[in-house]
Amino acid sequence: MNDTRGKLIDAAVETLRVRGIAGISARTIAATAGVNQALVFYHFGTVAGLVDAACRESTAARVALYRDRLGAVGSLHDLLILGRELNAAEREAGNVAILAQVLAGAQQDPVLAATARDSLQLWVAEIEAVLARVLAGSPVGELADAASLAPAVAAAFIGIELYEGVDASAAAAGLDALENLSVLAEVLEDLGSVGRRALRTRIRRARAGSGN
Amino acid sequence: MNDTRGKLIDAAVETLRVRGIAGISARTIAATAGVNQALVFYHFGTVAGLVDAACRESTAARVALYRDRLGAVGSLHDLLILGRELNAAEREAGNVAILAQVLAGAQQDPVLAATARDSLQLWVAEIEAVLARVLAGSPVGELADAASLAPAVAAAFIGIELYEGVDASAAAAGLDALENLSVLAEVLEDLGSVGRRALRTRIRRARAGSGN
DNA sequence: GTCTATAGAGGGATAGAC
DNA sequence: GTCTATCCCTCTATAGAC
Repeated sequence: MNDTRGKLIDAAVETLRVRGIAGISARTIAATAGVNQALVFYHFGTVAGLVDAACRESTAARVALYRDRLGAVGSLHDLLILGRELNAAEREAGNVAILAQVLAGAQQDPVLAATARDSLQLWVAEIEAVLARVLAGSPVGELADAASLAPAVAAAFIGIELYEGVDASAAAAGLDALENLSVLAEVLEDLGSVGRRALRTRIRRARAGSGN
Repeated sequence: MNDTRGKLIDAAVETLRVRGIAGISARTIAATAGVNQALVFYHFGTVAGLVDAACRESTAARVALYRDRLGAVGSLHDLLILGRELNAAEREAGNVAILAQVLAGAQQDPVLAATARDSLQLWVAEIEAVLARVLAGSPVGELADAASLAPAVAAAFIGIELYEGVDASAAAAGLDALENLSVLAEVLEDLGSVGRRALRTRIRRARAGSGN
């Protein structure tokens, strides 16, 4: 709405990025925004209320920024390229870092938990739509559905983002390794009906017993 | 060493679990331990010093608890079963939750970053050893090495653990879906030399150009 | 809608008695 | 090694002037 409200939202995002969930306070946010501390309570009631609004609004803005690109993804290969770019850009902008901070705080605070769940859901919904398209043309679709896989992808993304903060090179190597594993899916596609038959046999065997 | 020191370590772990990195203080930890607040500073210098020691010691204890079981893993299937059990047990004990909290705090604090890196490394080293054994007998080993993959596995594990705190059913479904994807590796093994040839063709193509 | 001022709680850390 | 007492800071939140 008005300008101060927007400045506080932006400052909350920035403060969460720079000082983390443990360093957030009405005073630190207001100082970053360049406004009076009391305005946090006037506009948002509590500090938690401001963090809630900031997380939701900034996530919605970031997701909207990628909606078109995500909509253009037609293959696993496209998805991996976009995922890499998204990882770098979000790291730069700090939105995944913010989600990670709110997610950490959410483990003990039911209000923050709702914020984190809803914000993550914005990403999960996009990821799910893309996965549904990519998996439809692949034998891998017989193994896992997009709705189940999407939260795992989002969660893994955040875990790796956190890991990047303490060991950037290991995290980068890990992302490379995961990317390489996608070749498994491509090989299965290359093998056509032979691969598909082997896959179905395996699935039957796994469902019947120990699978080994 | 002495008893108070141990009580403070245990209390720090418990407080990190119950109140998170944002709710940690010498007073909250001392109250949980049932000792005087000033003893935090006598034994550990600062609150951060206590958190550091607590994270390192509790992680080392949890890893030691699983070392034998991890050493007995001989196949991807074994690894997935143990992974599931480990996920449930660590969730119960709260050690992954603690690592997640320290990891969140580590994004802004270089001292905590070292704590998180070293503690995670304890898990990563174990995971790497297991992966090296499992991948040696599988064509998947041609795609990714254990050293690169291990940090990604640990990071993803933590991300999913955080996700469980805000949406337990989605996180569980995600773990199931990831588990199903492991069938991809088994199918490739089933296909023997045919699969291996297809895999090598794919890798050559991927390294040469766009891979699609 | 924005400011100052302030209440009241909680926090890190230390001095000094025991 | 443990305790009390305390300093001084930061925090949330509100009252009330402008």
